[in-house]
Amino acid sequence: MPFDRELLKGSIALLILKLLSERDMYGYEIIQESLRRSQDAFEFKEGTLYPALHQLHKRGYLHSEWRTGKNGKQRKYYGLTPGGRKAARRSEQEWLSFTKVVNAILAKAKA
Amino acid sequence: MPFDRELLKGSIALLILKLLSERDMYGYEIIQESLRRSQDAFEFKEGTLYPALHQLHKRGYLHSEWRTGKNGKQRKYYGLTPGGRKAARRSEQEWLSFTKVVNAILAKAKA
DNA sequence: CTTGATGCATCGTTATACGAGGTACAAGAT
DNA sequence: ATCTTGTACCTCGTATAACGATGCATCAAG
Repeated sequence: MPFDRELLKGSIALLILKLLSERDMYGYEIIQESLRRSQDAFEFKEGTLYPALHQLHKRGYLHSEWRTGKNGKQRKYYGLTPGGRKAARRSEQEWLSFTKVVNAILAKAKA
Repeated sequence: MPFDRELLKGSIALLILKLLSERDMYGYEIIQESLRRSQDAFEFKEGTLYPALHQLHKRGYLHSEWRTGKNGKQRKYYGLTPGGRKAARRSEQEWLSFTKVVNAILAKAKA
């Protein structure tokens, strides 16, 4: 049972940035990692992830590099630029205050 | 400083449903209440709220009724139908698991 | 030798947030 | 008297975005 589509919006960039703040990753790996860490609850769709990566790259938040795996496989690794690191912090902060505000409204709505 | 537009998506319906689960309200009142409870951090835009209300109404989650205020002013009050009540619970549950998953991914990304 | 997983990518559809614009009335200020 | 401000409703167009579908290539396993 996937989440309401709409809830995902805005969190995509946040998750990409935060995952890459841990280590460089390639696209497919990001999808797998999200699945693993969320126990299959959160699946990035390829049609969502790749355009998002390109957009973040274009904004200067990511650098990319083709690396060749042991089996000669080409993988495009992404990592954070200094600007990307800042964006990651900003994005997390925004997420935190946003959820705080929503929860504040929800809490009082229970009365 | 408004939130990232995208973060709001999906939370609109949730907030409307939960606010109305407390008491009947009219559109403008929902905007004011959200501002008040979030200390002006969360402002529903009219161009967002009214279409959203109409949509929830069309889905059968809300009933609406014109009521006349003391000064002869017409206000359109919205309230939850039984289906709306269910939707409110569903929506809150979804929000909770969604934030849980995102926070889980974020937490491990700090390592 | 064919299926499934890995790994990249793009395009068209669909949904939606919201700025801008519009109507109307009341109260208070100039 | 007029003008602004706040209340209160609404709609339309634009921009953005998620993602299903689709495509291509390689490799391992059945």
